[in-house]
Amino acid sequence: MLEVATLPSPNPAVFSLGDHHHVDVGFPEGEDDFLLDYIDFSTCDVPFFHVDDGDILPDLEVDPTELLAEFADEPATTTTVLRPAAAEPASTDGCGDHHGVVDEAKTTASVEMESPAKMDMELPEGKGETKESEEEDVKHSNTDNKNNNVAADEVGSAVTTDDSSAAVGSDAKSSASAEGHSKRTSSKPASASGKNSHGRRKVKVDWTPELHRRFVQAVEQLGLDKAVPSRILELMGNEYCLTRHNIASHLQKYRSHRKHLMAREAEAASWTQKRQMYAAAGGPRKDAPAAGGPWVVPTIGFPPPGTIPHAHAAAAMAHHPGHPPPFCRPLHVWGHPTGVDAPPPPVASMLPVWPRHLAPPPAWAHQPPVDPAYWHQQYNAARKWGPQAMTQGTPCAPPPMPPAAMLQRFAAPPMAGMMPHPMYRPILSPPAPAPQSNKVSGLQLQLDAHPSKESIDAAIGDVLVKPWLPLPLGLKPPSLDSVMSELHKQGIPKIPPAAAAKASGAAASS
DNA sequence: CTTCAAATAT
DNA sequence: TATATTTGAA
Repeated sequence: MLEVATLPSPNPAVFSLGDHHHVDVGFPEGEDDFLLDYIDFSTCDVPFFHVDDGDILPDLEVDPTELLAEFADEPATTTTVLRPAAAEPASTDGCGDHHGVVDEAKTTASVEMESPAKMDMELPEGKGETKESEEEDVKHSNTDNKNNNVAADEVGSAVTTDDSSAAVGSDAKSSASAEGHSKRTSSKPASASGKNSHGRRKVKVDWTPELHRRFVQAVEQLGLDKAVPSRILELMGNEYCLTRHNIASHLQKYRSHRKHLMAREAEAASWTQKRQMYAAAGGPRKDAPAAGGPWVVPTIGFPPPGTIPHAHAAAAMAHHPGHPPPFCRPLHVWGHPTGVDAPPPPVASMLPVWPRHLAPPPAWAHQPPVDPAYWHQQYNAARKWGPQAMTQGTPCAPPPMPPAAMLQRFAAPPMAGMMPHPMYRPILSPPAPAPQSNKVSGLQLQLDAHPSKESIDAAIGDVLVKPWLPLPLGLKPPSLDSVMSELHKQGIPKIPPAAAAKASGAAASS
């Protein structure tokens, strides 16, 4: 019910009534297609997206939901929102243009306003040019999908006085948390905390998927190592009125998420590999899973084999026969919408598609790994901070299906030569007996693309430091012996028992 | 200017 | 509660 609002079926009534309150009529499921057809999105202008960079496909790229949201949330009185402001990119600014509009459109939270003083601030009338350093309030007319969810309460919640009680409440909080930290202890009084010189906290930047995509694009372009806020900002251009701080903040989170992601993936990959070796080494014997089939490595946070990406897409397709899944991206850039009524993560656009406009695709694009883990990785990466997240151009197109051979999932017995994603492909150093040291145990992580320090650290750290992590279900990993014998078959000398014992002991105790 | 982490908002 | 974003300091 609730998700209907965020999903494809905007009620036409929204338009006719000019009602900015979300209308959840709960159309019968079958109506979605009709509604989609009913509305001609192509006539909508793309707000605040510049077509200047030919690499963007405005017509396909913008989620209709957002456009609809613009309409839906827009008070009837405001008519300027959809002004093709984006059509005026040259003005290096235009940021201010959106101000009032956004404030109105932003119904849920992102905007605290209503204070007359604030409104004054938000409209830098005289400011022809906005310097980045001015840290001007940032707004995007992105009324994100989430806003559609807000029903009756949106009016009330939209109004948040500047001197919210939050400041007061944070008093105790901060004092408590500040204890032990030297940083904040001497900082401003709670009453003033969180407010700029003018006494108001800056409006949050809404990192919409599109915005995030641009961000990621810039980061990729620069390379993970060289991606610093200022450079990113340069690449992204001034169109979004972001400040360096905004970028820095987002970058911080980006790195953080990425780190976690890499660790997780590495973890999964390592277990995939172990499973493969396990299976190759003769498979289960006594402690084998009762249900026939190979031992499926339980990976934390991953959907069960066969249920990932395409399952969702397939379901969506089944639901809308003949039509692609109506909405093909998450409500939030991170793929984890916080709204309770958020629809299940859409999939199509999240699948790895190298943007057409990005000239030579990365090397890995040409040699896709064969291992299903690759798709796991791609999927999860794309869902969050992955490089290819939010590729444009195929918002609602069916996901590109990998070659049939690649679709074999974990259920399929691993092929002898099957290796995980090259990013994590283990390199078994030939001469050195495998687990010699408890540090690396002969297993290296080969990284491709833009291996960041964090990535490597995270990957290595998680794989090697927490080998016990993914061991739910009471399943045992392959015994060292079986692994070793398998390695031996592959031409890698067995390690002396002493070394093996040492290694295993070290692994167990570390 | 960048990065980190607390504070704050949602 | 968890997550996202801002803010301020190092």
